Amino acid sequence: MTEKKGRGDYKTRAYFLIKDVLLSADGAHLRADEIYDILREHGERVGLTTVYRQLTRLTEEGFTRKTTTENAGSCYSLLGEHCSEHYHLVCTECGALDHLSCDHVEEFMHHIALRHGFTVSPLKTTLYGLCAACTRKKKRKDPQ
Amino acid sequence: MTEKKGRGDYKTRAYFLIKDVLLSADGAHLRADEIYDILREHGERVGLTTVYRQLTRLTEEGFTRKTTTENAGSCYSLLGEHCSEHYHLVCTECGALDHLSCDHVEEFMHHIALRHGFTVSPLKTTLYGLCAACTRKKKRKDPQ
DNA sequence: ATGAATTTGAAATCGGTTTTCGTTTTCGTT
DNA sequence: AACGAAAACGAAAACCGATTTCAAATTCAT
Repeated sequence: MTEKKGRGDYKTRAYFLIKDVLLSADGAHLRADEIYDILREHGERVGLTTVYRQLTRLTEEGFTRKTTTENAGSCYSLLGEHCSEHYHLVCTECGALDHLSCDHVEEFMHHIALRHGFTVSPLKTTLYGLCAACTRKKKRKDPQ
Repeated sequence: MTEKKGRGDYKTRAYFLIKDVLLSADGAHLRADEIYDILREHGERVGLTTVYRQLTRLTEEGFTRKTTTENAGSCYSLLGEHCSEHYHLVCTECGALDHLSCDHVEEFMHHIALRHGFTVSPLKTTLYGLCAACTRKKKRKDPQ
């Protein structure tokens, strides 16, 4: 008598392929359709539906992190060793996603914990605003 | 010769109606369709399209704040006096919502702008984590 | 190798939001 | 008060990311 099989127990080809894409992405944030494109470029025929399903699974497993952007769709990124230490920056203009690892930021969050009693979770927090490029664009257009 | 009219300059009936709904909502977060429903219940026939347009306008004006949720759609809520200067803190444990008014905030944003090129918008950013009470609770349970 | 359970993927569908475009409203000017 | 240009309206269609459907293919314990 072996354990009963549950949903999400078959290690399928698509599962490994998508995991590999994320592993070789060097921590980058990828949308489902981007992963889909990368696979196609490599000659792998995996449906977009499957990419979505496997990403959901990988996120449930804690392997990836899902980040919801304002305009564009959701992004998925590898959940590495140090992910609990950095924040995500999302540009509300172009959807660009960046990491923010910075002692100064750490210090600020520490201050919030110490003086305001609130423990900010980098894993769940995304800072929204304008990326460097879009900030420049806006300044050129509207130089106060 | 008067000033040239721009887009968003006509004070329309819908504009005031939607503003009123938000003003009487006591700071609550409402989706566009919820506002649409409330208006209909009051016998006001305003199209959903218009609700979306006015909410966009009100957000641009800084009257409301748009919050993108993970599953459901976007929410809009009234923006108080000093909202452009402070962040919202939301406890992932108990859902408590708090304001973060702190001198360090400005310095923090300035640093990110200067050193990381990213212009953080407090209006669009919510910091997630544990509120003071829940932090205490957790520490009591799991004192490393 | 067999077969039951799971996964796949193309197409259909969904839900929130935006666009389109002819009509209506607003508001400065007569 | 009426005119007319500019802006807003709103119903329908389009859009777009994501999910559901379901028959066919794959996985994996036996």
